[in-house]
Amino acid sequence: MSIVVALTDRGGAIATLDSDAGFLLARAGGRAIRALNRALEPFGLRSRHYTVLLAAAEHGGLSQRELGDLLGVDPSAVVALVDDLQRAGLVRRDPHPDDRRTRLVVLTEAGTEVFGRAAELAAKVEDETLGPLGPDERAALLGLLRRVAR
Amino acid sequence: MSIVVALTDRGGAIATLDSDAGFLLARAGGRAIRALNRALEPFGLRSRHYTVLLAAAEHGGLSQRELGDLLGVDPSAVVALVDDLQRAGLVRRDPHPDDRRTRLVVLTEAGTEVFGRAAELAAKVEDETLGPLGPDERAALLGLLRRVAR
DNA sequence: TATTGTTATACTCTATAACTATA
DNA sequence: TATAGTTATAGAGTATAACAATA
Repeated sequence: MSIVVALTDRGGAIATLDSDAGFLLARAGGRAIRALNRALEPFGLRSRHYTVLLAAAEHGGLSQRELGDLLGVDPSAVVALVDDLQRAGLVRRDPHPDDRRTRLVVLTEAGTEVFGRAAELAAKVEDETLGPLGPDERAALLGLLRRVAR
Repeated sequence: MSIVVALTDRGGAIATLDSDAGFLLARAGGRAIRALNRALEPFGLRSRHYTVLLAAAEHGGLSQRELGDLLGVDPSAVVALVDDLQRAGLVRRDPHPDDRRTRLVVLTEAGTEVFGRAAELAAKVEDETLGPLGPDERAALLGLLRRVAR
């Protein structure tokens, strides 16, 4: 007890890399993103394109504003990502029925097909990322991350 | 059961943002880094400088190569980070006793003092990042992250 | 020959401000 | 006035290659 008090009095000297949640989160996240980028290279896509496809597939048509909020990406970045995907023929920008300012990002048939194959690759990458963890531990990690990543 | 089979046959359509570990890790990590960057702004430091100070404080003198390996940062980036910290008077580059190629990064007295205060801020930021989690859950998350972030 | 540190460089990502067209 | 999308731009982060000094 007195040892701990002495250490904390020295001004946080018990801090270590291995107990720094922010560092561990950023490092693990970075590895996952890089691994997914490598896996998606044959498709000419990067992780962030994949998350756009994923969000659009999950919700079946989102405004760019909604995409940005959902993904935590700046609106100006959403424009660039959707530009890429549209140029590749994977999404369309459909007019919103009630608001002429907003454009709904919808998967094309080709986009749905590519997303399906990319999702399989992503599942493989995730399986490797979470390699050391058993099924229950993976579920526990996902549950905790969901509450932290809000 | 038949529903799940039909969905997986559609090519991974059950994938969702909320069950994508890589996405959640990257998003949570990004938030933690940004929050720490904001907190460190008064010191003229960024998260990555803080991790260098942390590693040096924890090990009491590391080569730049060791720092890069430990932090998952490219050697050329380590140079720039140590340059910044040295310019600010927070670290020294001491000669290695046995190898004239390597330079040991060591905290100065000012560096130790600043690191102590930065660590307190970092602890506050981490506390907010992990806000929704109880003590046991925080420990569980750290344990899981340690095994994934290797 | 291999390794440590360094420089230069390019590319990705993030963030901000300013603009347009609509609401 | 406020919002959705867009453009331009700057800064931070990441990655690669090439080099000097040393092992």
